[in-house]
Amino acid sequence: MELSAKYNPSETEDKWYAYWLEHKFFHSEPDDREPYTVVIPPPNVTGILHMGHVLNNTLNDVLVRKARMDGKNACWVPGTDHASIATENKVVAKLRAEGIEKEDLTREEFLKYAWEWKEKHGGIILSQLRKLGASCDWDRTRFTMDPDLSEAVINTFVYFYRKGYIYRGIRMVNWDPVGHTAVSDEEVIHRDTVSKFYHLRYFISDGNGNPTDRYIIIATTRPETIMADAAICINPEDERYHWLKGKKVLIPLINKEIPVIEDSYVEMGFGTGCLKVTPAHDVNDYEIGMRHNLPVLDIIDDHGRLNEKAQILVGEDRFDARRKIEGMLREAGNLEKVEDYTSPVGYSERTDAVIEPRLSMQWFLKMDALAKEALESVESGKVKLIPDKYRNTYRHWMENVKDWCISRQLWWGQRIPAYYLPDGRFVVEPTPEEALAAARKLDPAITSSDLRQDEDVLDTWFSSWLWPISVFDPAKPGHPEAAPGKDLAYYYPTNDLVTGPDILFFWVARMIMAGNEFMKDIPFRNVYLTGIVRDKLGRKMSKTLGNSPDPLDLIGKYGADAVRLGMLLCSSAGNDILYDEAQIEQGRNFCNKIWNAYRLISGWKVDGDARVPAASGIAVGWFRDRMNQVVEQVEDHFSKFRISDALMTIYKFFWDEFCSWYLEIVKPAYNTGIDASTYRATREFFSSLLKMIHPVMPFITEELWQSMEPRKDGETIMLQRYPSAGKYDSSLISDFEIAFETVAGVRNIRQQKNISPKETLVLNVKAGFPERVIPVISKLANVEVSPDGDAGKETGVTFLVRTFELSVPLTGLVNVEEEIAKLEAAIAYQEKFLESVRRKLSNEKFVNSAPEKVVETERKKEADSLAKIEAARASLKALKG
RNA sequence: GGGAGCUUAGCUCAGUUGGUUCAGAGCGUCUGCCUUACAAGCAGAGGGUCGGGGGUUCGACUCCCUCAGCUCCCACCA
Repeated sequence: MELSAKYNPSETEDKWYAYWLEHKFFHSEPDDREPYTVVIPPPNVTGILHMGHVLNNTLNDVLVRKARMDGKNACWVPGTDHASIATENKVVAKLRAEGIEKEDLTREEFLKYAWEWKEKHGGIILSQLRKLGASCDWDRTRFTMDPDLSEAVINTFVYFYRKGYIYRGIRMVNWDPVGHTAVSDEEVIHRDTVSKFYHLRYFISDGNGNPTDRYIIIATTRPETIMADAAICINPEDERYHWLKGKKVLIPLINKEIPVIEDSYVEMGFGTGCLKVTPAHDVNDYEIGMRHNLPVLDIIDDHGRLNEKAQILVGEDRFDARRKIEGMLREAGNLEKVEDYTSPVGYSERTDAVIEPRLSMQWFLKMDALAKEALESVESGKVKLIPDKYRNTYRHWMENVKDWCISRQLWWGQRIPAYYLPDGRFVVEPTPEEALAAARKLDPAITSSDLRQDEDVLDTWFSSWLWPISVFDPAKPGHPEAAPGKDLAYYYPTNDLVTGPDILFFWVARMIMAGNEFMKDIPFRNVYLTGIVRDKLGRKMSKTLGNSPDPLDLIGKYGADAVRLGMLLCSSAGNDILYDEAQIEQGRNFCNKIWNAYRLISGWKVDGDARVPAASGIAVGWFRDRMNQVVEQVEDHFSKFRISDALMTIYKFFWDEFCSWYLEIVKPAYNTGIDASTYRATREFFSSLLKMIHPVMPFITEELWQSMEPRKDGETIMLQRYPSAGKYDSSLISDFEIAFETVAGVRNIRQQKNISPKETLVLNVKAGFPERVIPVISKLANVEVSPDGDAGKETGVTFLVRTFELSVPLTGLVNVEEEIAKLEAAIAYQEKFLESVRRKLSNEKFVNSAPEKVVETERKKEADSLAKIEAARASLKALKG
């Protein structure tokens, strides 16, 4: 079979993915094996794959494939999230481009468009995940707005309502004027923003609504809201303003009279010490207003425009209004000065619009009890966060959590199951029928047409927090008392969750709450928090910067395995990933390395008569031992979620030890056959290595595993058992390290003296040198080893491996002066080292207080050092003749 | 404003209860090689006062204090 010199991923990837699907290798059903369960963090249904997804899903896939090869019943449930605000925005924008305004549509018409959009774009990201090799159980694909999952959401709402955790009320909420909806506190991003600080003159009223000559100065960043001012507030302790007490002032431009009130909230040192109180448009002002019974005047509408209550600038956007009112105030003589000012401003996470604090009627879920329990789940270690530094963050949030605003003024999502009677009373029931029955208990005359369902939908996270439960049994949420379905009973709790720290509170914490509430159990045992993928300059990936590569382009260019390896190489948990295409090149190069190792092995012809060369015989033993040791290390890394360490361990083992050492030792001479025993062992090693690599690089390993020998249809490396660690002989491994250092020493001499590798040299070793590795050294370094030989030593180049002194006789090529200088330097170094070791050993406190083992190693250091000095002196003596 | 974390080789990062010759890895760099699997490769080599200062200890990259720089999270100072 002729193989190209380079691996071509495009020829294999689709083929094997189709094969895996065809044989349903990803599909899981409950059985008597131990389950290993993962639910995907559902990407937005309309989203497309970005590098963050690649990282996250690669990690997930590695864990799932590893568990599957460990013999567990691995189940990875995929799906998508309806992402109400993001999706609705996209649909609105698309309709607008077609000349259709959302306002002109009925709810039903709009939802029809939205579903059409979802059907058209909904599958894209999931098909992209297939290209990456994700071994999801596609038969279990779920969408958070599947009918039964939506039912689960409604049942959950009803459950918490009946429990008394859900309430409705007018509260100051974060209003997104672009999305036209309230958003939760968690969806508000605070960013320092440059704005202006306007110092305004409010004239004192004469009591009849006319201005006097006196005025006070109020500093504000939001002059467009002055029309909604309800009072001016000073600190009662502030002597500068005692004269103001009981006075009234006039709002500029509209001359409305408002009182001066006192509240200790006002900081005397900030601004001018005078605060304008605008209860409708500022959270703090609202609270002050409540304390002082101030009227609330809302002058900004859903779109962020001034309404008629503002009297002036009606219909203007709040930012236009701000600009215009500045001129008006100046003209009217009310503007003292304007300063540049930087302050934190809240932005909508989804639309990036500046959040408008706004009073509105919303639904809330009480969080204190849920949060307390969810905190306990993490504090007790039942749920482990990796890395665990996030425990602090988690605790802080859970201890300061506020009630969750769960209603959204959108149409795309689960509609709140509250039904209003004409008199304003309402009932909360899972279905319209039950609502009607309940309503009739309040008023027997009610008919179904009298009932009006709440217009709002629920926050998307109110559905995704049920995800680990609802994907297995949608009937369970809202019914903690019900027996879990078969799948739920088997797969829950899930094992690991891989996600970004940005949704630790949005999603992770709330899943823990839902799990505790409905399952009386945590939803997952380990949460692996990835970093954010940035470019190599440390900048976030963004469309505008153009630094965000399309993962599918990369897969096309380098292959999915290369992309996967490249992403994992630099991904320790919790650290941001600085993405560099060079890492993916490294992945591609590794693919080629594996490919070419296979090319070598597959080209070997077995010679049935050939004896096992001494070097091969010992090398097979060594490699088997090393494999056991490496598997042990890899398992340790996996158990600690040190995925990139596990990967690097395997990478080096394959490249350095298998290819550079082992294969070079057992490789038969040109045009000769290999003995059967070594051949068999080598193929076995290669097969084991493929299995070790498979979770990270599924495609190439399947391709080669299948090529190694004829396989039956339905066989796959995916379901082979991961190599397990056996016993190993550390002394053999150690002897090989000595051998390799010796080989490197000889090669170094060749390089320095410009001696061809083809020229056989003599290597003198002394008694005590591990004899069993001498054949290996002979072959790799092309030397004739002379045990205990002194021949030609006086003209040799010496070097040291551990405590063994070695020399290569090189008549005529040795610079005696140089060798002497080298040896003298080595002696000087060792003497200094010896001195420091002896200083330690002669220190009574050290000998007394350090553990025996540490003292022991110091003694060994002393002995080793002495031996080295002795050896070097002997050489020196020989050289000097 | 509050909290958390980071600073180790040119770059990205390990360093797991303070103690093995422990100062590491990958990539990059330099040198020599198209050697019969692989130049996307092979062989060899160089490279760091572990951010600065102080302290605890027989012993500090590791623990404590302090200074400097960076990052993230939370937060209503108009």
